[in-house]
Amino acid sequence: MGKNLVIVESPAKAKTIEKFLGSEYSVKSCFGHIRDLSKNNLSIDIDKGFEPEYEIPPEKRKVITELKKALKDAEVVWLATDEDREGEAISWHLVQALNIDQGNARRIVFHEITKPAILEAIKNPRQIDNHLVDAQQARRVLDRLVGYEVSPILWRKIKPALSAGRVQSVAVRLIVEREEEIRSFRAESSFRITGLFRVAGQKEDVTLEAELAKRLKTREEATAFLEKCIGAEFQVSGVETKPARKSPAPPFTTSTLQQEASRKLGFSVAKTMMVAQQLYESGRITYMRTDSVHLSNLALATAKKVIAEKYGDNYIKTRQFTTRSKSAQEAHEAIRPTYLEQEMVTGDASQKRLYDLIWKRTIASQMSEAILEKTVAEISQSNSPELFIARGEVLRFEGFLKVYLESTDEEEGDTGSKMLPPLKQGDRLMRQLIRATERFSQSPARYTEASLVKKLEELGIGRPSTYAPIISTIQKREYAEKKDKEGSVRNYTQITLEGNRMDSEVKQERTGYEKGKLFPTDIGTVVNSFLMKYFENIMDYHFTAAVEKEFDEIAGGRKAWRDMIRSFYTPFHQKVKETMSVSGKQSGERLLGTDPVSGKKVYAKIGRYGPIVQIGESEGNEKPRFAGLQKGQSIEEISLGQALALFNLPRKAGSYEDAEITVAIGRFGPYVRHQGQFYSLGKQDDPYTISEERAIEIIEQKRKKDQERTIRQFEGEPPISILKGKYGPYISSGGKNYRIPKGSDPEGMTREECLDIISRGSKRKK
DNA sequence: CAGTGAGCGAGCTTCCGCTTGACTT
Repeated sequence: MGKNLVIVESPAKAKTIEKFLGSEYSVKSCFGHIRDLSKNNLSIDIDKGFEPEYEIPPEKRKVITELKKALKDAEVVWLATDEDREGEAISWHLVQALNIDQGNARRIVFHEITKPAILEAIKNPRQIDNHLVDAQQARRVLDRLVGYEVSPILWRKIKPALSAGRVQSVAVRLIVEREEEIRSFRAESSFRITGLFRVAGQKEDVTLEAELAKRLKTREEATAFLEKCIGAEFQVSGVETKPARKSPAPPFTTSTLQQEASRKLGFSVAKTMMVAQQLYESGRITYMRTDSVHLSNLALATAKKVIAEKYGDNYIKTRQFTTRSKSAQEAHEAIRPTYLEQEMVTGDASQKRLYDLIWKRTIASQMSEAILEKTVAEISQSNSPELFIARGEVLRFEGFLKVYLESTDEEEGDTGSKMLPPLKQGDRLMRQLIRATERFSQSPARYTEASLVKKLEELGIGRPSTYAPIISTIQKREYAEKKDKEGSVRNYTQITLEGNRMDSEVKQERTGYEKGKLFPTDIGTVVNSFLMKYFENIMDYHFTAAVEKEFDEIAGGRKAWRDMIRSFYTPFHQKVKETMSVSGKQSGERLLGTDPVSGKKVYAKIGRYGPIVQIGESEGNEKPRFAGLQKGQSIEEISLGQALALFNLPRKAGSYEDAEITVAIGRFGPYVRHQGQFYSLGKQDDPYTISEERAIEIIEQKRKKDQERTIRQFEGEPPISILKGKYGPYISSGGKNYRIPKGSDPEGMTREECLDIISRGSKRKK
């Protein structure tokens, strides 16, 4: 056992570093934060200057015990947590929680996990930066105050178990406002004029495609223009050729990795992070939660060598990128392969694909620019001053494009690179075909998980370690949902001039189809407008950036953290109290119309368990009738007819084995009920129309499936069954499940043995 | 884990940022 104890945050890092340091050093990891405010209450003593009350959460007790044990043998403790605000605080908490003697503690930092970097760090120890720790405490306390004071207002005024926070509420706001933009968007159409020409004096099949520089507003204008083309002469009035360059994108950060994996591989941000974690733990990539585009000198040198060997010296261009984002803390390197020589890795398909993406992006970032030649030709015509433009692009040297090209969020346009035929000024052109095509302006696009992360990063909201959890939180709280949108068919006009004939036809195109986009839910919309009304400052897109500035001042020792929190908290808490008493219940209620049967009013609104429709008034003696909205329906869009249809359930679908079959929609979707048992409907089944035959089929299918997973069954009180589950056989009785101890044979177990396990199982729970 | 939804009142929910296993039915 060494005399030196080094503590880092990640166990994978600990393993690597241990190899670099001699036997005098033992390296342990603390697995991130080891203390925090208690989850169960505010844990901030406001009267004592916002004193935070920290505790060691139960899941961290084991880590603390381990570290204390390691501490006994150590003479010097090297606190090697990450070099950022959170890392500094972790070191401070370690000193506090482990009772480390300040005299024996040394704080060290390094940005790359290489032997020289670590030895250098050990040569330059420092003390814990208390100002930086204070900045972290301010961050922590602010987030707790906002989250734990605003959320309860939502429970009271909207629905229990909702949440609000500095980060998540702004993420929801982005989604809600984007939806509003889309709703108020009115597509405008214009006519795009394209022409196909033959170049005089060249072979028959040499043609030139060009587009009119200007779009024409109306059909009439377009027709008039085409008419003018009939007798017109066309010629090349100018040709300009310019060299152009394209540069590679910087290596990956967490956010850009999530975006590219989403666009190129179709991964959700959670999937990307899971696969990246696997690659990191097996030592194949560097740390995956980073905001830095920095590459180590070793990585730069290796990339150079790999590129020289694979593609040749003229493909090399070594670059060090600098981070543009102001909020970046740059405690780590960019995400890159640990060993750039390795072009491929073993593993499952996802690991291979993500690694491939990371390898290509990293290598491309160190390759030379692509050199292009762009040609623009102007075509004039005798009957109109409007110019046609033809664009061509030739790749002279592919450079980094040999390996990798970054994708964009925009839909594919029709501006692919193409070559122009040889042209010179004065060349005469024969008109083959001129076409006016009606085009529509595009509404803004809904966010994908990854494009929302991109937006949040631009606003400086959230951190690499929280992007994926934020996306999951807003969906778990049912503020937003990821879904596809069916497109619709739209008519457009196309007018074609060929020879002297002009034809107009109405064509159809699909539009508005979207896959895997984030849509706001009714609850998300209501919560957002409530928060916008009462807590505009927190909902401000610049709120985080503004408080970050103050945290920086605290970190720089120019401001006291308790003062900063006080000046935020005083008006904020006042607003909390005021909102609690002033604001009414928010249900997002919308009047849909009158029920023709009862003559009562029909509303859609948010109920205790989610969106509902209601017939009749809440006030008064008579109880209103309620029905929950179905998946895909919203308060905003549901019609009176759709709302009334929801009251047709539960309905009788027939009978089976002398018992009635009823159909209804529950919390988990549509179901058939028979003799007290529930059977879920399939995707293709409609609860409003399902036949008796189909309902019976569903019941029998479920019975058969249950039969198949049953290993043994014991009659008697209580009935017990041994079932096959995802994690092996288990015992089920009285609606509870119990594990079977290792070594028992589930086939040969007796009822008594099962009862024994059940009684022991329930004892353990107490 | 399944038919709720008013209102009463018990007790509960909730934040952001750092890190991975232990655990599951």
